[in-house]
Amino acid sequence: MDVPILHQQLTPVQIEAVEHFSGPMLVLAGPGSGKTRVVTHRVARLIEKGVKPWNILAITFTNKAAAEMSERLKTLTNSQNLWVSTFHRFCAHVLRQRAGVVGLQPNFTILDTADQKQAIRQVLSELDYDAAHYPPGKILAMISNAKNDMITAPMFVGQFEDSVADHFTAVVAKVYPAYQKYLLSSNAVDFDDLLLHVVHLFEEHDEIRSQYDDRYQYVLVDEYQDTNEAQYRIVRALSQNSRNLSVTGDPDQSIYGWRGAKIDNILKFEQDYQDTKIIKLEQNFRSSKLILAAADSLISHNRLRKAKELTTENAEGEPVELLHFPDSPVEADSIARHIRHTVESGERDWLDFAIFYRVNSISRQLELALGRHHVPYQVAAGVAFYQRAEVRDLLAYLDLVNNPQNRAAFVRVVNVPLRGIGKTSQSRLMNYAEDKGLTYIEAALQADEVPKMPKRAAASLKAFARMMENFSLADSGSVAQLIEDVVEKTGYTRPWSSSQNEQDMQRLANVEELISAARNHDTIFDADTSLEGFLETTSLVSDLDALEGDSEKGKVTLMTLHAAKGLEFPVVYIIGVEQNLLPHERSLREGNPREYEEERRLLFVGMTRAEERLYLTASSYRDLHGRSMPTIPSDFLSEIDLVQTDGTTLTSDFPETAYRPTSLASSDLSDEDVKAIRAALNRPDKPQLTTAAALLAGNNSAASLPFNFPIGSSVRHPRYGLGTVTAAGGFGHRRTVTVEFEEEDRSETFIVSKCPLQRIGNR
DNA sequence: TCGCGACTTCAGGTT
DNA sequence: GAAGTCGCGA
Repeated sequence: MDVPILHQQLTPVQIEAVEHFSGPMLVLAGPGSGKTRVVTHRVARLIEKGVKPWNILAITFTNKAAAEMSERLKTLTNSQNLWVSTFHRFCAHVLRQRAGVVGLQPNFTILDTADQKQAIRQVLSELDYDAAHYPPGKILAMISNAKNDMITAPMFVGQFEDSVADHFTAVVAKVYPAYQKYLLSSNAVDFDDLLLHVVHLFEEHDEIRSQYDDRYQYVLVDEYQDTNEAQYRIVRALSQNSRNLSVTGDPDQSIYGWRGAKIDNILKFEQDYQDTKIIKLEQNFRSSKLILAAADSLISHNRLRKAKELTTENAEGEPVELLHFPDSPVEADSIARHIRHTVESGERDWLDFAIFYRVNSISRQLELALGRHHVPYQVAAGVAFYQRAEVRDLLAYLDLVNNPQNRAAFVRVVNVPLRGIGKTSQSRLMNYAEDKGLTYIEAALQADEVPKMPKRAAASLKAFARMMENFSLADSGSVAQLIEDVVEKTGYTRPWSSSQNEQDMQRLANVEELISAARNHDTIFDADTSLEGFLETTSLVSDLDALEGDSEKGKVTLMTLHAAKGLEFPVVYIIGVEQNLLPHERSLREGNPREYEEERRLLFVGMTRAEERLYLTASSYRDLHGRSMPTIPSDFLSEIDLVQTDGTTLTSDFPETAYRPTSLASSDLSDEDVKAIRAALNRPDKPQLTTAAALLAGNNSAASLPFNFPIGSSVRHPRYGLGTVTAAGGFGHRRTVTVEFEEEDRSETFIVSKCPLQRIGNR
């Protein structure tokens, strides 16, 4: 056969990996080494060589990575039958087919973190433990860790019940089995159970394992360095009959040890699978020489590591810079201004920029600053769209329709909107239901029989249960319609439907957004399973998946360092490179070298996302836990070759209209400038919340806010609501408007370029 | 039963 | 800064 066309853009080593046909293969791929390309091309080659698409299983960690690979494969192979999935999705799929074997029904519910906490609370109170004394989150973390290591409830009990373990662990030993019982009786699983159940399915029923093993002749796993024990065993179970397993990964990018990932899985791959072919991809196609060198000098300080050569033929580029700021508000403001001016100069587009940070909580100041400077941005994570109360409430209604056994969902919605069914009535009903072995809905239908149930509450419960019984996908016709029916019959949005209050309007918009997401889903999937499918999608989706790729000038992207893995941007800022933050204090506490080195890998991952420019920042004071705290620069900074700069020079003294190129070593920011920035920072204005919903709708572009507000025009302010412009003053970036708000006779003056005012209509 | 305000406690990353 | 708990009054 001739050299296939698709080899033309590949290096010899890459081709070697692509051409590998059968048997185990380990691809050790450094950052930016074209790993995804190798994987997709290999799949395309397999198909070319006659492998059926449905005999191939490609597994990634995030939905985003799965979608991306799926997309690339479609263009490469024209095959629709190729399944690229995340571990969790794959397991959900298998589990729906074999639910009965582990005691579930196929319509089981996948609980998210909030549901899980609720379930733990319920269990705690049944066991007469005070939730205040045993934080549900901590209990869950311990249970989750156990599950990641494949320690089941009985095993956990066996290990700890009678031992002299600490008190808390002993309590968990009581809660864990009760929690599992609760899940089973609710026909529900948590994230970890998805994996756990499948491992048991495969390990205890070899005929089932064998069936899936035969079905998936070729298994490919991405980011293998992040697999945990359960995932490891699933992969193993699928690679017994046919050993065509190929995994890709990079030990230097293992950053999920806290979630139970075992870096050993990739390190011992060659021992696990005899005759493994090993391919090393060390040439970087992404970053400039100086950026790669800086990242390399950092990671070479890890001792628990196999040395690796990172090379690139890219240009040398600019040095990595460390920007030092007096405090975090100035840091945020300077970055926002720098980005804005770089874009206005025509040098770059918004989408060229990404800002990474160690913890979500420090994104707030950045968001405020970007909003003030009308920089369009999107945030991965933050307060997830699907975590919002109104969205969760409605999804709980749908879930209850799909799975009437779901107790968490029942509890969530039984008194929302208020129906006069209080805590006491609820717990009477629950006791009754459990005594009689009924679902809560069934029990509610006979609320009259429940001991001590007040007449009024009983009537409400019966009405509620009858209403729930009348909801069905078949009657409504589509998921979107079903949501609309629920909203209407329950009167869910009534309290805020005609409100002018900003928060209420936001809620309403979120409900609309959910409906349109459902409509979207309706058009893609067949009607019969679509409710289940929709619910599965909503529970396995994250805000990361809502991120937009290239679209015109796009948006600046904000995310945690963890979320950044697998992505790349021309310009990257990594903020807060300070001791106790990066490395995080938890990794320093007990001098745990494994955790400490994971922090270093995390910074390494972040740095290697950058193509052309990389800025690291540190501030002398940082707002943390609600107050401004002095900081110490990160020890990691001493391990990197970089240029140090007073970060405030980034943006010092821009003229009002024209753009002045940023010379990093130019004049310093004067005290007055710092004061002016601070004054602006203390303004009571607040940019609009950016929700995943808004991102999806593509309408959060703060930059598109109108700049001129003629006297008499109607405007809206996120905090003060609707108002009318009564006066204007100043010019250029200092232009001000005075607005009279409808509420409370309030009148405020704003600097137009720094406030979140929105023009309404044409008047 | 519900809503409010005062209070405490907690704050790592993701499927 | 946010979220959950508690006690009070309507």
